Amino acid sequence: MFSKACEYGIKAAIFIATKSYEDKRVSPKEIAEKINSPQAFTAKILQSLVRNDIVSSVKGAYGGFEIQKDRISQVKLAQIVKAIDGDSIYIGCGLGLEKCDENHPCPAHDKFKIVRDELQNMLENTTLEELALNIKSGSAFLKT
Amino acid sequence: MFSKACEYGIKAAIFIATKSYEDKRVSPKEIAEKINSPQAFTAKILQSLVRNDIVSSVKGAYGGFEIQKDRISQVKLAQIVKAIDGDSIYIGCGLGLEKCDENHPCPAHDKFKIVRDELQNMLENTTLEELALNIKSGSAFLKT
DNA sequence: TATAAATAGGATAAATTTATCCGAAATAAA
DNA sequence: TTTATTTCGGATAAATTTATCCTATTTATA
Repeated sequence: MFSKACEYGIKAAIFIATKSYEDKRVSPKEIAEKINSPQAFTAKILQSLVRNDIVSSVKGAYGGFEIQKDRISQVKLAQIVKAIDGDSIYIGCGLGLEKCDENHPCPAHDKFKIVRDELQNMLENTTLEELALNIKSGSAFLKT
Repeated sequence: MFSKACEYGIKAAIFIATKSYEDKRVSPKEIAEKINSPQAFTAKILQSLVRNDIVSSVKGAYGGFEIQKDRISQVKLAQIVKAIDGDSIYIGCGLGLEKCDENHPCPAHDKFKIVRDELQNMLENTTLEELALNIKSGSAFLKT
């Protein structure tokens, strides 16, 4: 459904959020360990989250990644997905037609539309806060 | 959402179905032209559709690909997707956890479940017949 | 039986995604 | 101001997906 990069990005953002509630910054090393991802690759993905203002970074000693506490509830899953994979997953055609809309639909357009709309709706209405709280409460996990 | 191979496979199956209604067999060349896909790659995908009993092939002169008319309404989109991409798209975890279920969920498990179930339901209840009829009636298209 | 027309399938190449490595730049603290 | 620590960013490698090429095999018809 999403690329590996996007999966890592979402999990990284969730982990950073949980730590930010405790006013702690985290390193790519710690993030990669906690979400079970390759460290250097994760660091690259973190950079695109920073460029897209989803997380913020502090360079130098005692630096690391963090999210302002009051922003955690504002960040939507859709923003993270869009920053890493783009929005073709819920905008583009399910059969890959370059142009696919009501006037020139692919044969499965209406069928896909229901699913895509459901996905888009979910991504736009799910906040980092909800997901991070699932981790903090111990009712969900970032790795197996 | 699906791989290129899967998109080509779905479109190829739909095109073969429309021709099979007219008792005509089609070649990879004609298929690739009509669905706007690379011919040799499409031929490979057709082979996996054949191996999975989704379409049938007749070798030699006057051969080609076809689907028995009475099977067109029996083939579900889910079968094609499973044959080419596997079923991880609606079975696997949205965040890539190896093990993700009610007892050990990822933080977005419930959110994803709704979308995945909707997708699975759509794929299992959409037949090749419906899709092919959209093409035959001229109300949908296989390329731009 | 010979021939032409098709699919089948292996080998390989190109493109994209995933992943690693290393040095530059920034920053807090001694 | 020096040092240790940390993110940033470019270069490169590995793996996977997408795509091409060529030959073998099959089969209907002349």
